[in-house]
Order: sequence, then structure tokens, then C-alpha cells
Amino acid sequence: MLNPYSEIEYMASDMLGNANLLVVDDDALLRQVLRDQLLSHGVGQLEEAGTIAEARQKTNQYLPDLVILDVELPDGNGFEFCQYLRNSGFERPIIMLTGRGDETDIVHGLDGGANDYIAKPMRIGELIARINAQLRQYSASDDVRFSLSGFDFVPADKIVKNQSGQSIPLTEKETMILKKLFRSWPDTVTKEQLLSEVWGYGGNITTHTIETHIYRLRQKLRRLDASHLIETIGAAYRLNK
Amino acid sequence: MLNPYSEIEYMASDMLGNANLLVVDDDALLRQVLRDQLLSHGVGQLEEAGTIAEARQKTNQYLPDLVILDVELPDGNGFEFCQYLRNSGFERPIIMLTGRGDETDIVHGLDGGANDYIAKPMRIGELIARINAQLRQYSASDDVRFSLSGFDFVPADKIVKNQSGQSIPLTEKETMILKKLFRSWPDTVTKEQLLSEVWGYGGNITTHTIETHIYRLRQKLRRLDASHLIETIGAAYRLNK
DNA sequence: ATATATTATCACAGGCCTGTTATATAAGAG
DNA sequence: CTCTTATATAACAGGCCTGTGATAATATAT
Repeated sequence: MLNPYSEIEYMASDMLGNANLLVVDDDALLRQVLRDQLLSHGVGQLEEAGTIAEARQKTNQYLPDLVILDVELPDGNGFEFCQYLRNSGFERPIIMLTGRGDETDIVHGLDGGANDYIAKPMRIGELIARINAQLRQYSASDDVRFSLSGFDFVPADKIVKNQSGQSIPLTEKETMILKKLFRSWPDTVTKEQLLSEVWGYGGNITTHTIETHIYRLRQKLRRLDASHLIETIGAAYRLNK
Repeated sequence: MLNPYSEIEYMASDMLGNANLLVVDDDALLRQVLRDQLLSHGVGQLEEAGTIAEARQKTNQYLPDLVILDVELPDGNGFEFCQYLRNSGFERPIIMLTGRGDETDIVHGLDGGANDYIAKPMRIGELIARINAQLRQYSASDDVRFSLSGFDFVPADKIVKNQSGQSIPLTEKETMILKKLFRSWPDTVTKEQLLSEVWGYGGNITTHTIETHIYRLRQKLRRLDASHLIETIGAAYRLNK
């Protein structure tokens, strides 16, 4: 299981850049501070809500990658909204924010489906780090979805969608290849990387097989007007914006 | 995406009972406190290490589901060991524990691959809740593995292993069915649940198809001397210890 | 510019996956 | 105990997946 000979250095990736966040807090001043800080840290997209009603609407509309949720809100409390989200099938990270740091509150929040719980006044660097940690872990979950320039890829369903709602089914191998490409974006992925990631050690496969699979993927993507999505960079492939 | 009509109440499941934990701390007294508390909360299995060398050995030997890791250790620091684990391919939750609650330390720990970071003296209820939260999230990751009475199931590899090391490959559908069964254990899973979970709405499938798949699964399991693993309870199935 | 190597495209075929049909066995009702 | 229903077992066949062989197009080198 453990491979002590790995030569790849662990690097905390900055997930914030591709993330779409929702901040739910009735304190407009705090929202502003968070907005400034998150934007300056390069957050992908940022939505805000001051009430639970608004949060509910924005969650549905934007399907954020992560929710930062205050406990005390004018039209209800965050614990209930968190549970509502979980009951609705929302599986993405929720970080609760609160003025009270009581242990019972923390336990309540976490047991209610929150992934993390931070007491106010929070330190912005810690918050960013915790957001990154949550996004990092979520990116390894089997609920994860990827989006790039309007195209949605849902590994669990093995489909790619375009903005018009057209959807194309993928095979197992195609899904694994695309997953690797999305996870590595904006970096390139060599054929050797695909070999070891998708086929593993047992695979008695040449790189030519990969070329064929890429060809088939491109064929399917063309039907979604996404023929440009996979580009060839030397002996590697990369997703193109 | 969101399904506001879900009738299933979100329930924070207690993941601790099936978990195998490793506590790394040089303070024997603290370890004892943790051991008592975790055992009284029904932890599955508990290993301890006082040094990094010991931790390294025990991680390899037991492959714990979660690591609780102190920062200051006699033969090195926890940050480095955390990174070592990540570099080794260890993807399971790591919760760092430390006397210092400096923001830089927290950021350092989280960016170094830790999933959570708690400052000492920690409150035991919070620690338990955070352990549960991490295990809960990990159980949705695509790295997850399941074990029951000596049989290992690795969804990502689509295989089942027994203790003698024999391994049987599973098909896609078999893997999904077994995943649902393991996730629901020790509860039963009705055929209707399998229908909606594995085939979803589009599936024009009768419950008889499920019976066939269960039959095939049992056939494969028999080759591992695990014929007893799937039992029939009325119109439902369940994993048997 | 020509030769060589790499990548893209296309067709083929074996094999595995999977839902169905058919029959046997077991469970449950009256 | 008998009849009825549900579940288990077994064989079948169509279809999809996937690696490979063959050829065309493109890139790279000399």
C-alpha cells in the first residue's frame, strides 16, 4: 500500500482558483472582508447570501463547490440549513462559522453534516487553508464534478454535458482518462502517466492504445462541439480552455 | 441536482465503530487519555506510537483508517511525517494535534496534507466529532476500502480479497452492488434500494436482474470461501459477519 | 526537401458484461 | 399439506468495450 519510493513531492495544491464558493452570513461587513480576502487569494467565483432563503436559492442556482455558513441568520439557523442541504443530496464541503465556540455547538455542527467548524473571530489565513483542505479532499470524492469552459464532466455518471444540455455517455476507460486530464489541468499529462494511472502495472499496453482512446474521446466530444477540448502537446495531452 | 423532496433524514453516522485508528504522540499520559476516551466511544481498533519511527512501522503494518498526529515528536516533527505519508500514497485522513495554535502552524499543517488541525488542550467531544467528520467524508472518497471478517473489498480496483491473498475481479455492477452493501452494513439493503442506487431512474429493470447479479456475486465469493458473506433477509440483502 | 518518427484515423474481432428467459428450489399462505 | 409466490440457479445471446493491425496525416530531424 505505502510506497516509500515515491519521487513526487507532496504539494498542497491551491484549489481555490477553480472553486465556486457561497458565503452565507447576515453580517454585510464580514461578507465584504471575506470577499476581499478570497478574491485577493484568487477564488474562482464567489456568491453571497444574507439569509437562508437567499442561500437556498443561490445553492440551487450556482451549485457551489463549498459553502461557508454562519450559524445565526435572520430567518433560521445554520444547523438546520446544513441538514437541509444534506437531505437534498448536497455532498460538497460545508464550513460552519460561528461566534460561539462551545464544544456542544461544534459537535452539533459536525454531527449535523458540516465538514469543518470555525469560531469567530477567525483568522483569514486559517480559513483559506481549511477551505483548501476541504476542496482538496472533496476532489478525491466520488461525487466530484468538473467544469471547463461550459462543459461538465460527471465521473460518477460517466457523462460529459455541454451548455445546451446535450449529454454523451463515456466508457469506463474514457472516464478514467478524462478524470486524469481534468485533475491535472492546467498541466499536461503524458501517455506514460495515463498508462500507469489508468492501466496500472499489470497493463500490457502500448501507448498506441492510448492514442486510440483519445481519438474516440475526441470523436465523442466533437458531437458536443468540444473538439478543441483535448489538445496534443508533444507526447502529452492537456485540456484546453 | 438538489432534491428538496428527499424523505431520508440526514443522520450523522457513527463511523468510529468500524475504524482502525493510529495515535502518534510521545506523551504517554495523553495517549492513555485518548485511548480510554476512544475505546469508551467504541472505536474499532486502536494503535499507538510514541515516535515517528514507530509510527512509520505501524502505518505500514496496520494501514489505519485515520491518523492522529502530534507535531512535536522525539525523532522529528509531525509536519514532515505527514508529508512523508502523503508522498507514500497514504490518502486517508490525518488530524494534527499540537500545543501551538499559531495560525502559521495551522496553515503549515493543512497545506502539508493534514485534513484537520486541533490545538491542545483539545476537548475530547470535539475531537471525536472531528474524527467522525473526517471518516464520514473519507468514506465517500474513491480511495475507500472495506473490510469484513477478513475479506477486503477495494472498489477502485474492483476486486475482493481474502486473507490468503486470493483476489477475484468484479464487474462494474457487482462493484456497485457490493459498495452499497458495505456502506449500509450492518443494515439490510432492499432490492428497490439497489435499483435506485445502482441503476437510477433510467433503468428499465426488474428486481429479478438484481437476483441474478447477487447470484453471480455469490458464485465469485464462493471461490474465496466467502459464500456466507451475502445473506438474504426477506426481500433484502445484507452482509454477514 | 527528404526521410524518419510520431500521431491520428479507421476497421476488425474477440471477449466480457448484462438483461432476459427458463427451470429448480425454497419460503410462505391458507 | 397443498398451492402459490418468491428466490436461486443456469444457460443464452446481443451488444458494447477495448486492444490491435493497417494506413493516412502530421510533425520532427537532418
